[in-house]
Amino acid sequence: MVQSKMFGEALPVAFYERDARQVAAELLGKLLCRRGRRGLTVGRIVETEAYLAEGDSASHSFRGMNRRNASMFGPPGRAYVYTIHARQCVNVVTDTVGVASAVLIRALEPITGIPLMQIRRRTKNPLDLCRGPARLCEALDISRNLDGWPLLNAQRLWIAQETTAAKMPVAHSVRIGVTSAHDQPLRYFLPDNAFVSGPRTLNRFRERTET
DNA sequence: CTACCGATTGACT
DNA sequence: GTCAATCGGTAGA
Repeated sequence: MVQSKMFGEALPVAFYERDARQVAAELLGKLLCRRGRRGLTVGRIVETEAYLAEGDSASHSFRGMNRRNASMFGPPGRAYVYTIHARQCVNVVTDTVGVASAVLIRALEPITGIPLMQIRRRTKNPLDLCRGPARLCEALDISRNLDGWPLLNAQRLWIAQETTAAKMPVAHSVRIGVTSAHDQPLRYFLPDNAFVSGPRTLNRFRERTET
């Protein structure tokens, strides 16, 4: 297919069958791809957060399975889409079945289908299209319909390697917006990237690792 | 059934 | 920087 050649194959399930923290760090720089009736939209992942199965009171899985979070308990390599404040946010499910961990995608750098994103978001400013977990879902038309959707084929929703993938620095900080478990640096982002969300203070004082 | 609240956003000072 | 609108989902009566 033309599109899968342009953006590479969908990442294999083995990519997701690991600790959420490792997946969160390595998702940076990958391409989140969404094809719908109105066209193709693609963004480069620049910010993620890990939500763990054990000892993480900020995770939706912390109090067990329910109808909303069931995807977190299912197989890895699928989407977990949830609703909050009348908006949607997308995660990728990680680790193995029953280990209810996931990685929230918090921001993208718009790559493909920017005019369509501008229509969906009702703004032209590139910085406002995909900066924030609910904004990127609106730009890519990701809704609860896609909850549980497998990301393993280049069909509706998938993640691909960048064709020119290079080593890049990864910064981390505490997670944004959570009201508990503020002790672990489970947020990962590309430093100095304008499309990263969050307050400047979090993005300025950071630890770095190379990936 | 109702009450509450949040892994947010956009408008505003 | 601050703050209120937002409404689906969950919990509890």
